[in-house]
Amino acid sequence: MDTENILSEHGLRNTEARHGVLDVFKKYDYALSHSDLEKELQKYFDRVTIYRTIHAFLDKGIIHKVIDDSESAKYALCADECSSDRHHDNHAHFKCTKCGNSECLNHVQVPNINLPSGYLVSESNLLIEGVCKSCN
Amino acid sequence: MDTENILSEHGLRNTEARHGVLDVFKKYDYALSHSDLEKELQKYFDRVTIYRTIHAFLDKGIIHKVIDDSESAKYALCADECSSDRHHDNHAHFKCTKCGNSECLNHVQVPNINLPSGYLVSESNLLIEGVCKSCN
DNA sequence: ATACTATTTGCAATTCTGTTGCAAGTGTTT
DNA sequence: AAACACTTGCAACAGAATTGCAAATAGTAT
Ligand SMILES: [Mn+2]
Ligand SMILES: [Mn+2]
Ligand SMILES: [Zn+2]
Ligand SMILES: [Zn+2]
Repeated sequence: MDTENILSEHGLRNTEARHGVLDVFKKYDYALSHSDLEKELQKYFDRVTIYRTIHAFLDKGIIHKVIDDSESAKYALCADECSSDRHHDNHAHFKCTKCGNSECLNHVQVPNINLPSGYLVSESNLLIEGVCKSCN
Repeated sequence: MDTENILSEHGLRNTEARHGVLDVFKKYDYALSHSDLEKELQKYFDRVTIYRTIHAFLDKGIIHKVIDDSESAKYALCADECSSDRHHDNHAHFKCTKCGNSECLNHVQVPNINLPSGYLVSESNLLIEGVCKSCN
């Protein structure tokens, strides 16, 4: 879908900053941190704007957080149709120990786990580490 | 095992700071962040020392990082014998959305996942969120 | 028991990450 | 074109983590 429609369909105004951030996400096939975005966009937008754009995109279901054992959070585009109400990114993530990139494994479902009684599960997150296709 | 032996067996000198940090880990059954440790120990040790102790313990296999979608990293004692060379904490982690605590599910193995060819898996991390035994 | 040396610690300074308040600017609707 | 709410940039701030260096100390050799 084209960038402007993605924004308006998620209830966001079509501003230059949001357009710019969204295009950077589209350009890469791995998850990006705030500082990744900043490197590409600092000439055009303030770092605070990038933070606020990330928050807006997260809230509206345009991106999702990719968990990672590293310090700073990373984000990737939602493949399915997500919204404020309903995020359904129930896939595993892969982090390459060589290149450091994290990617969505959109076709690898997170398995259901049986927990000891007394626990109530609401969500699961699976992070697999190793060497990615490109680095192998 | 007693605190001093844990330290020396992992090639670390038996200092007050390390003894203190290790005892705090033993005292709680959930994962601790730097700031959790600082709250208990700031009267006795500098915060930088606590950071450096965490790094040393991680490196030597006394603690492992507990993945968490939240801001700051958390750590927990390794149950099995881990070392610099070999960390094997292949269990799931549970984060309670009520109390906020993260615990090791030492008896819940992370299942083996089949990845598309080309990927080399070295480690898996499973984070389950929901309501814990105590809060339920 | 003492002396020696490499390691560890505390402190101050610095960097990096993320948030907030507010005035100016912009997108959308009418 | 005008109105208004939303968005942005800037400056200030807060928190998390790292670094350099001098002083202190653990473990070992004497
Ligand atoms: Mn994903
Ligand atoms: Mn654990
Ligand atoms: Zn790679
Ligand atoms: Zn709980």
